[in-house]
Amino acid sequence: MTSSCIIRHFEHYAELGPEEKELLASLEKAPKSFPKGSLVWQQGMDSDYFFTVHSGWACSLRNMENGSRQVLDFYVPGDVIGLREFAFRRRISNMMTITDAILCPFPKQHLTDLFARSRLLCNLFFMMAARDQAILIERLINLGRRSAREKVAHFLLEMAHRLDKACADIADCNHLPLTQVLMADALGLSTVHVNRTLNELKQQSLTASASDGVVILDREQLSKVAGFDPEYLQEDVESLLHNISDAPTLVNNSSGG
Amino acid sequence: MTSSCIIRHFEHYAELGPEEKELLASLEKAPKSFPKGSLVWQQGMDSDYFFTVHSGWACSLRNMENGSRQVLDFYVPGDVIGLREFAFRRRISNMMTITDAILCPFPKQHLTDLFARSRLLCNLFFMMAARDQAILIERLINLGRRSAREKVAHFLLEMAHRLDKACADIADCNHLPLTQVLMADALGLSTVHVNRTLNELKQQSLTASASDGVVILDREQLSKVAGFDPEYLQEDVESLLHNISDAPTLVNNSSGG
DNA sequence: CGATGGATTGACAATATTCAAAGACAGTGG
DNA sequence: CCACTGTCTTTGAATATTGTCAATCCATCG
Repeated sequence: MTSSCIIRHFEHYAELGPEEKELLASLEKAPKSFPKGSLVWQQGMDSDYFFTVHSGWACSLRNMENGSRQVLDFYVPGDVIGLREFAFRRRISNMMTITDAILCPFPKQHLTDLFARSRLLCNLFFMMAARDQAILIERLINLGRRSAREKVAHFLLEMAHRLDKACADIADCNHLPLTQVLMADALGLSTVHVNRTLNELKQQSLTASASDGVVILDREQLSKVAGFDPEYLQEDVESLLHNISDAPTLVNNSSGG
Repeated sequence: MTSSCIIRHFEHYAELGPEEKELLASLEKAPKSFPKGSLVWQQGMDSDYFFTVHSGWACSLRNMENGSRQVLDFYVPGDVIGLREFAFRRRISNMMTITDAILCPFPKQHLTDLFARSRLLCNLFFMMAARDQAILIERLINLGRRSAREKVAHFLLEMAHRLDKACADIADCNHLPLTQVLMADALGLSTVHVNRTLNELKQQSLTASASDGVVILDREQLSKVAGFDPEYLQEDVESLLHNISDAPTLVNNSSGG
């Protein structure tokens, strides 16, 4: 089918040598198709695969004993999902598609191998893990110290920015396929309150609703409402690459010198 | 002074070869002493160093425009702090000591070098980054979908468990040097409400207060209150090591085979 | 001893939740 | 083309939870 989506993703950050491409390609099994609402994995299962998101959206979530749930993060095309489970034998959260999606699995145990073979890829993976953390802490701030209005606004903007970077070419980045229920569970609010908050924003023409989700109309104004600063989404690939080429060469990989 | 605290930390996870010890030791500058309340680093500064916590507690936090703040995580002896900043040129949050503390700095740019030289250390660092994420998502769930009572209880238990693993030998792990203000800022609550919640717990003899913090009296009962499950704190080092020894040897590092 | 940082309290207000019911909309099958 | 179904959205009223303000208390420290 489509050629390796993992390669496409990493090329987004740095130029890859032929060996690196080969390495990445070898990790990737056939892309797998998941209809909307599929459980990609479930808490407690063996964490044996990572995935890249080729198309569609997914989210990780945790079901609580009392029936409520917390959505931890959403994933858009280009994202790598599951790195968080590297430290654990079993999955620590559920992963669900929220639109029809195509995901590209690759086995977790090969990551260790890859780390040894390509310094560049190793560093890029580490960078992605760090970025994931940055996103999580911003979500933490969102949950802890912002009003419902700010929460909704900030969240929408984050997702739009992530779309910008990942797939400005193939999608309308102001159009987010999110139900109010999902947003509520992500923001720690009730559905009813998300609805009311969203309606406020609509009345000010900052957002609108589409048949299958939310639409951002006015990013600038919305940024003011949210106090949004996209800095935490901008990785510093440049100095990473610089560090890599500075370090003594011990491994026989390419990636110029 | 003290011999390398980084080595001590990593030996907690796996047996290190002499080369790995050397590598780690070379990273570490002289341990540095910080009085209680020091700003170790500030948002926006160059993120050029990581630290291990040798003694004392620290926390990362973000100051909000409206004067409030969000504490992101606390760090206890043995923790590595700053991995999150790997992807970024500038620090994305503040780091502050909350007791007198000794931290061991090591330069960020050497991490890349280290990744190339020791497969074991590379994987362990990656594992720690994944664990950090696990802690963050648990804090997320805490903020999003638990009552004040559950928040406080869950948080106290997490910190106690982390102390258990890190320094059961040198400290009373039920004794946490946390003010109510800090807890409030970590849990997204007001100080007043933390106080009331804590008083409830005290009246049920689940916790008590000491001159310099909180004391956990009854972990079992508190776990019930919180719905606490420590699984997310247990890394699976064993299968990680297994994966490492399975992977083909390309790098000239030790760590048996 | 006064100064400081933290803990505690009460009264009141704001914010968000719950419950329950109805409306909108797309997809399905007759 | 229409009724039927399921999912998502919208609304109102009552309630619960948590926040704010302001004052007091308490211990520690120089």
